[in-house]
Amino acid sequence: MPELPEVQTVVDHLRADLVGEKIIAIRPIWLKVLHNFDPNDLFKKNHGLEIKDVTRRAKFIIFHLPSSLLAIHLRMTGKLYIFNEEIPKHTTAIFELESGKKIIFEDTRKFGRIYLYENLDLINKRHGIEPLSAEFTKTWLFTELKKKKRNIKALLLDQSFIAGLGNIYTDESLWVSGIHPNSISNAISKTAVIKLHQAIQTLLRDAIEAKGTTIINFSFLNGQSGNYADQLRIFGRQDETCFKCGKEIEKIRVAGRGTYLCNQCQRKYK
DNA sequence: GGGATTGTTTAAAC
DNA sequence: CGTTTAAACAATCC
Repeated sequence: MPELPEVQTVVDHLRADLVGEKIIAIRPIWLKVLHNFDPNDLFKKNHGLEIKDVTRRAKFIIFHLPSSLLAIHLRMTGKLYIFNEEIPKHTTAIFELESGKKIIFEDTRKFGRIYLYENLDLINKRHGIEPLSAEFTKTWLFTELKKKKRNIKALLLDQSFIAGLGNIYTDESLWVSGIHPNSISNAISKTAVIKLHQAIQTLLRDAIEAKGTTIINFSFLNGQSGNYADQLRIFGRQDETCFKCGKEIEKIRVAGRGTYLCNQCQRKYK
């Protein structure tokens, strides 16, 4: 499940190899992967589209082209990497480069999509603050949580509120800050919100440093993968014991997602 | 074969 | 009526 740190890891690796390269064709293997454009139109008048930069916004990988951009969302099982041998089984699209390199979009569940946009306006409109940006301050978080009466886990997962957190880093940050996932956002104490803010930033930075979490479905660059899974403190540890208090970790359902928590360390603010 | 998984979209409920 | 929640959807694996 690629979340912000995993997407950032893919972006960092691709940028080094792809900036300055020209895309000469995009071949969809599974047709629905191209969400809103036809590569025939795109390449009709352009023989090659230079990749000016590769960046991240929310959980999108953005290829900046001369007058447009490609936004790639990995969803659950997508992988994007440079490959020049045989084509893997679950490949949904292939980008061919002028140099002969190929970028493979491999996606077993086929939820991943490629979008073509003129600019980032539409993505920006639908997505909230970047948790690693300067704008994401503890004051901002406290103010915004006060404005809403929503389930805290659902709110942290809501991409239009804060962009980039998924199930793993949400559970981790709530455990670190001692907040029960079923807490109501505006009832959480200021001290706890400050801890939450700190936890989100620290966890994301550490996970990027570790090149992401290798769990369930994520890998990048032809099989290489990150090792943040070693540092997970609550996610996936059902029936094991809490690192803080030793109590058994529970798995419940919150906001429609499997949720791991320590009932003793995480206080429910209502 | 049922459940789990993602974010967007749509519908329903508060 | 605006805000929040729930359900449906895409597809596959075990």
